Amino acid sequence: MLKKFSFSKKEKLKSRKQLAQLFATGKYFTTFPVKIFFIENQKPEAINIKIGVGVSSRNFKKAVERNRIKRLLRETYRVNKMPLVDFIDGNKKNVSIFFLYIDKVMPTHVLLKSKMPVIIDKLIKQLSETSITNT
RNA sequence: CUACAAACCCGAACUAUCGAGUUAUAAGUAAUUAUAAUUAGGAAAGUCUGGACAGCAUAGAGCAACUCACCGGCGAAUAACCGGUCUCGUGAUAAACGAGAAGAAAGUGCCACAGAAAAUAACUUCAUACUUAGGUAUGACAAAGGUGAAAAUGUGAGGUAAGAGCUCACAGUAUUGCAAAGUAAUUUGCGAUACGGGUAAACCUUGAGUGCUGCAAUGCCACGUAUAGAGCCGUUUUAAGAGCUGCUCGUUCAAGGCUCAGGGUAGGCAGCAACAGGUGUUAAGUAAUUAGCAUCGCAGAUAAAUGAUAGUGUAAAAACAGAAUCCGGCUUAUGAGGUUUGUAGCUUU
Repeated sequence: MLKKFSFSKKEKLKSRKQLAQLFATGKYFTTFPVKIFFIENQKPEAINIKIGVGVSSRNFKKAVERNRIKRLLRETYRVNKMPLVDFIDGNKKNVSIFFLYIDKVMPTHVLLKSKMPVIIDKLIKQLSETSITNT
C-alpha cells in the first residue's frame, strides 16, 4: 500500500521506451496551461500509475526556471492525486501520464493548485470513457 | 562623518505540517518498513584553457596544422597564478591605475581621404639634348610648399652664390664594446657605429613545444534480431581492404571486405564521490605558494532528488543563478550589507 500523499521514485515514468510510446500513440487533452498525455498499458505492473513532468526548454531557457515548474507540477499532483488513485485501483487499470507545461510565463503555486483537481477530474472522465469503448 | 574608487567577506535565519535522493543501523525470504545522518554555487554558468583519468596507437621520418614568444618564481600543469623589468597611455615630469612585450636592418604586400610625394622619394627647381613654339627626353640634387593619423631625427653654429648630416656641438633613437649593480630581464657610467616611416591581430622568418579522441571515454552483465535482400571489390604474394593523426613515404595485418536498404536494443553494475580534500592555526616567503599540527567527512541524481505550504521576523520570503567524471586558472552575471585601503570634502581639537 502506498502512503496517502507520497510520491516516490517508483511512481516516476522513467523508461525511455514507454515515453516514446506515450507520445506516439497516447491520447492527450489540454487544460491551460498544462497539456496532459496519457495511455493505458496492457501489461499489469506493480505500480499502476506512472507520472512524468516536463517543460519546453524553448520557452524557459534557464534551468532554474524549468526545475521550479517541474517541482510545482509534481507537488500539486502529489497533493491532489487521491481521487485518481482510488479510481485506478478500483478499476484495475494501468496508466502512464505526462504533464507538459505549455505556457511561456512562470506559473504561481496558487494557479496550479486550483487547476490540478480539474485536470484529475477530466482525466478520470476520459479514462472511464475509453474503458467503455474498449469493452 | 560624508562621497567616490579598488580589493576582500557574505550570498539570510528559525518553527510546524507534508514530500524526494543517498548512506548507515534494525526488522523481514523478499518487495519493503522504521529510525538517524546528510543533500546544490560563488560563480554549479561560459567551455576559454592546463592537468588527472580512460581508450586507441607506440615503427618511424618528412611536410602540413596548431599553440606559445621580456625575466625570475610557484606548482601536477598552464600564455592565463605571484613578483619584477622595459615601453606607451591617463595623471601634476609624482603616487597609483591600465595596456603591451622575438624579428619591419631576410623577403612580399598594404597604408582610406587629402597631398608633389605614403617609400628603389622628386610635381614646382637647375643642367644638357631635341623642338618654330608649346613642350618632350635624360640626368642632378634638395631647402621651402601646408595636406595628412603619420612627411625623412630636433636645436644651434660652421660652411656656401644660395642651400642641404655636407661638417661640428648638444640632445634623441637603435645596435654594440668595456666597467659596476642585479639570479636574470635590465639599469647606471665611459666609448664606438648607424639614423630612409608605420603595420607581424597581412603573409612571413626565427626559436620553443604539441600523438589522437573525450565519462555519450571505457570495462562487464542481461535482453533481443535476419543464418533474409540489393550493389561493388577481392580470394593468382601482381592481393581488395584495414591499422598506425591530416597528407606523403614507410611499416604491420590481411581472406573476406565496403556501401545501400531493413531489423533489434536503448535496461543494470562498475567508472562515481578520500582527495594536487576542506576548515582552523603556527612557521617560511613581498606574494603565488610550501611545511608542521589539530580537526572534519562535506551532493551523487539519470525524463534526472536537494522541494511545497503556513507562521515568526524584515524595507524586502531579495540579485545572478541549478551539480552531471574530478581538480587548478581565466572570463562573464549579480541584491542588500559589512571590512580594509586610497583620494576628495566637511566638522572638531
